[in-house]
Amino acid sequence: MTGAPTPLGEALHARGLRLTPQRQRVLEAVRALGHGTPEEVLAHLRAAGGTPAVDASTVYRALALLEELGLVARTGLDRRADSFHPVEHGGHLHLVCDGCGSVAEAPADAAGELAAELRRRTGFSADVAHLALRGRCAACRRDEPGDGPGDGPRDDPEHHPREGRP
Amino acid sequence: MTGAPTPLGEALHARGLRLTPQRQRVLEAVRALGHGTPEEVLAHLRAAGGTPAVDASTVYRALALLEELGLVARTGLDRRADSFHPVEHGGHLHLVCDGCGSVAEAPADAAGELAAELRRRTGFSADVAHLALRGRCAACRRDEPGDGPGDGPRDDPEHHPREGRP
DNA sequence: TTCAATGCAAAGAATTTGCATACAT
DNA sequence: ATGTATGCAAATTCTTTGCATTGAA
Repeated sequence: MTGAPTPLGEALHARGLRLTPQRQRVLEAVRALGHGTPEEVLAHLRAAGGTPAVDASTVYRALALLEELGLVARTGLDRRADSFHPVEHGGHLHLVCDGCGSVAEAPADAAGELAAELRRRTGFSADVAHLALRGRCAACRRDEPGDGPGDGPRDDPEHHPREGRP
Repeated sequence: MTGAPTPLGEALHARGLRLTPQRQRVLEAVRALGHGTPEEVLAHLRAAGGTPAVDASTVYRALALLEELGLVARTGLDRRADSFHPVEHGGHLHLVCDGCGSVAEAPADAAGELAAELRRRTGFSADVAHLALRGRCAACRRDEPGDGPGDGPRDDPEHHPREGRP
């Protein structure tokens, strides 16, 4: 027993860093949420009320570190702040609806094709494993058949109480 | 002559809003930059030194309005803040390199296929006309053949002084 | 024991808002 | 004239940082 059973423990140990309960809790929170901004992670931890309590600054520091360690990925899921999600949870697209704020998922294969073509043609290697696409979900499209001013994004957050948190 | 020759003038007039020099300048700035965050737009206007001077709050308000009018689009080009760009400039992908911060462009046709498939399979209508993809450009990939800790994003902003502004 | 990590509090950066005034219509 | 838009400054919100203390190895 050398003492680094978990991926997090290993990654930290390999860098001479330390496995703290706070870092474990932050990672767990990201996994529990599926995806979330630093604030959402913090809120989740506070709501859970576990021990030890985790300070906001620690959440930010931990998320940055976890990203560096390759355990969580960062995407522009939220217009405001960055969202983090577990890498195990990768390999799919996030479909963010600008109408109701819902976040759906889709298999990544279609995007994989796009990525392959881009790399072939431009040499750019796109990170499609954690890609967020913005648009309108089916329900919102039905509600707004294309009337009104232009057909740009409307301002109406709170439509379909579906999956994901706005 | 009724008095609404430009797209901006028309859009404003149609809503009973007013065509001000500030709004014109903000739109011009976005067009001149190709794409930019509110701060970049503000900086551009200040550097240009034209008249009238535009206040930061006015830039924010104008950008939000221009987006609503469908004259500019918003994307997650910058990790920090939202980037705005002219809609006429749409129809292509933004390839944002996490290594050096460069922003290249690619034709949108490949993504159009992805969007079509998504809409077919999930009903989600993705806005691929103004899509930003994150990844590593060819130059950065060459520099970092995959050594080091995992192969997650490194922290080294300032590599290849290429196109775009980090 | 030793040095990294945390918490706390303060600093910073970015965006929003209230209100009197200026100006497009 | 009328009511919208602006500028200014204060208020908010989000994120980062310095430093003494705690705690993992």
